[in-house]
Amino acid sequence: MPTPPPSDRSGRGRPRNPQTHEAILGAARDLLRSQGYARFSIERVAADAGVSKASIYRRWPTKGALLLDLYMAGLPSDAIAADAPSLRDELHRYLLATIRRVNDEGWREILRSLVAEAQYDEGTARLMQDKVIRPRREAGLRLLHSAQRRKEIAADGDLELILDMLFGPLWYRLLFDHAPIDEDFASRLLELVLHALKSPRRAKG
Amino acid sequence: MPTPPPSDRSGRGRPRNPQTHEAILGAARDLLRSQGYARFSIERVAADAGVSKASIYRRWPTKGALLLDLYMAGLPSDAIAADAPSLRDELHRYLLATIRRVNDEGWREILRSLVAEAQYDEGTARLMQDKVIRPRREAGLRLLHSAQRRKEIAADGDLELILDMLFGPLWYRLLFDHAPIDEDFASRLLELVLHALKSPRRAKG
Amino acid sequence: MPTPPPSDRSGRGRPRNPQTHEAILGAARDLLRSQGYARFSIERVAADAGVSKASIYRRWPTKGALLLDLYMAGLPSDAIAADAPSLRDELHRYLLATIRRVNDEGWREILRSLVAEAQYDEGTARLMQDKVIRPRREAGLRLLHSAQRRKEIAADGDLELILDMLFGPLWYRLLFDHAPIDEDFASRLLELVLHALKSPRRAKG
Amino acid sequence: MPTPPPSDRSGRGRPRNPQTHEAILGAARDLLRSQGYARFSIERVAADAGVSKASIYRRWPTKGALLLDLYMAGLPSDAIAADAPSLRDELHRYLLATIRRVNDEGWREILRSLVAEAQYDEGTARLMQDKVIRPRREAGLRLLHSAQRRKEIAADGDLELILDMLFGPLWYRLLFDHAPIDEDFASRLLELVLHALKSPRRAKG
DNA sequence: TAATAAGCGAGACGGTACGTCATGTCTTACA
DNA sequence: TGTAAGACATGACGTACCGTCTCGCTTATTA
Repeated sequence: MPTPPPSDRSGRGRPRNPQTHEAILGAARDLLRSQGYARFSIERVAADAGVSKASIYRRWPTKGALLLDLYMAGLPSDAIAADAPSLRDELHRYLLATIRRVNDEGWREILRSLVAEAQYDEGTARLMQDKVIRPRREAGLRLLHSAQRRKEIAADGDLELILDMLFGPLWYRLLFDHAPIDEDFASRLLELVLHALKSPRRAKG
Repeated sequence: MPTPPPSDRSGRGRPRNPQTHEAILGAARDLLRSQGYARFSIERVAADAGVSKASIYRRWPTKGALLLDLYMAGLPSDAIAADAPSLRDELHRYLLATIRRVNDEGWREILRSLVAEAQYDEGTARLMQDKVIRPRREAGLRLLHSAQRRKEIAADGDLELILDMLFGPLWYRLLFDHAPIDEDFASRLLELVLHALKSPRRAKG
Repeated sequence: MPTPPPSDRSGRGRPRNPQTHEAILGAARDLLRSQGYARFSIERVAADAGVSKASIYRRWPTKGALLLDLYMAGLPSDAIAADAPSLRDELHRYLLATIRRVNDEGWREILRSLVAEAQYDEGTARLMQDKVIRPRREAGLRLLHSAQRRKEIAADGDLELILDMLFGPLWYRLLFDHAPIDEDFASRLLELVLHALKSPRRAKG
Repeated sequence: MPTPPPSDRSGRGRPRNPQTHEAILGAARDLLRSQGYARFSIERVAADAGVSKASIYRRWPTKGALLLDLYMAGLPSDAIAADAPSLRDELHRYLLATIRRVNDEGWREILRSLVAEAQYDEGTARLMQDKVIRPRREAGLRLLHSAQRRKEIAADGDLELILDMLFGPLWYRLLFDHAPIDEDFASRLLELVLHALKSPRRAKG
């Protein structure tokens, strides 16, 4: 359930047309996929969806918020599961799912757009933080903690850094496109992450 | 002197005013630092520099090219040195220099802006690739190779992935700001990278 | 010379295209004539003239200012001449000219639009005062004064009121359309005005 | 009782709430007085009255109709009385009453708004004609006729023009604000009108 | 006493226009 | 002949109203 059309006061007034909602998201998604972020504008989305601009602004205050809902709507339930029995298997599953999604041009464009938008809209940056970055990290952290409890990994690992090491390279390749994000990359990255979990933790400072 | 004011045909016509060049770069830098990428526009830069827009377009074909020159102008010679005697020392030195720069608000804004711009301008993406991403990776690669030759590290490491692991987390923290990029982060990241170099390389696929 | 295209700083930069100027005025005039004030918008004028909105706003700050230039451009030199030899003849000539113009649908629409616009834009109200109302009254006043000097009329007439009596009924019929503004009306109005000039001036208060 | 809330089909359905009616008129009046015609919108009136837009449109088909009701509601019984014993006294009374009303900012704004609205809404123009312009003229005409019957004035005066001369200057000063509408103006205008009634009627054409 | 018919506030909806801003190109005068 | 100012077409921005339309109620009248 990604984004329930949020009406402030309960059943007052004419209810929002869910088709309008879908038409906007659909048009936005198509536009992004076909033309890229450069040609993505509220104006075009409204025209393509056969909807007034006001109907978009009524639902999403900024372009970033709309992009984020595109992201949320496309998110299946393949987030990292904290209670998975095996750390390796769960991370592997997660990486494969991520790779599949990230190699879809539409999805890739959504992520790139969100990053771009977050660089100049403070609100989008916050949203991105709250809805994309932090949730993934928290799920990852829970998974690592449960692996620690199971003694699958050492208790003293630098987990925050491990997460940077897991997600950082993904974003890095996604944004700069210097190398493919494929299964081979996933496997090697996984091994490195797991190996890193065996690294002795250095004293702080 | 990263970018010499390039005049196409040599001594023909009115010579470019080097002050104009500097005024533009200066105004761009100030604007970026004070207002951020959101308020950064060729229009504003021209106005602030007291220069016509055409004078900017004559020198830089796109906003991204201008941003990139801002980046180049600010780049001292602290790139990774391929011939450094110690891998650890050289990487440490590089990371500390990077951290210092990246914590300057102006510089940070330049990098964020470049990333944003690269997401919708194909040309900027290429420039970014050629002038920022690849050079750093190549220098890193040369350093790693020389360390291999010195047997400081194993000969069969997955060096590309090592570089993702070195640069990825830096960009990740820079763009999403979920955690500081400080000396502690640098040290820990360095240890992880060095530790990873000891990881046995998995068979491909 | 109704409205010289005003450029602030002298000959710097690309000069304004006089054809653009004319295209805007032409499109505005046509639109007003064909669709009336109700459908008159800067948006439409720009589209019809094949010109950008900015090019209109560069020249005229408000819709009212544009309308006023339409008025000015259409104004021939048939204003009241202060030095005419005969009051009756000059007023008659002026009234006939006015009638002719006012019975042109385009011109009528310009005047109605100006009145409407002046009711909600303070600036247009002032412009209208300065460029339409006052000049006509001042010319009328000068004519009446010169008639007084010639002893064509009494020296103690209530000239301001005479002017209200001359112009008031014209606007009244123009705006509310309850009766035609034709030559008969002009002649009768003229007689009444001239007759009124013979009225003994009442003591004030 | 100027405008009885008109329900089409007799007593079917829930009767209209008279408080809603009053709230709308009140809010409209206040808004007009405080912000002027420029900021007068159905949207604002509805919001200020705490009423839905539909409730306004149910009662008044256009903005002009609402404005006209504001006018009607404010109209006391000081219209010109056809059967007054003295033309001069009745006109004087009428002018003084008019002056008083017209110098009230709220009332002035209603009249200006009606004029503006009538310039682009055909329906409002007709309403204005039927409810404002013609009634006043007809009452004036009846008064003049009865004065003729009493031989107070000549039988062959150009009465239509006399009415233009009476009302025209009032609207003219009201709309363009070039001079005050005060008691002095009223007295002088009255004298001129009465004087004009003694003017020999010119042959037509 | 139930059905029916309107009234009502809230608010969604497709439109249209507003006035501003930025883009990248162009035209002219000036050096 | 190149530089510089600024006009230009294009097109997006976010806001405000327009008049219409649901929606879930409430309030009368009529059957």
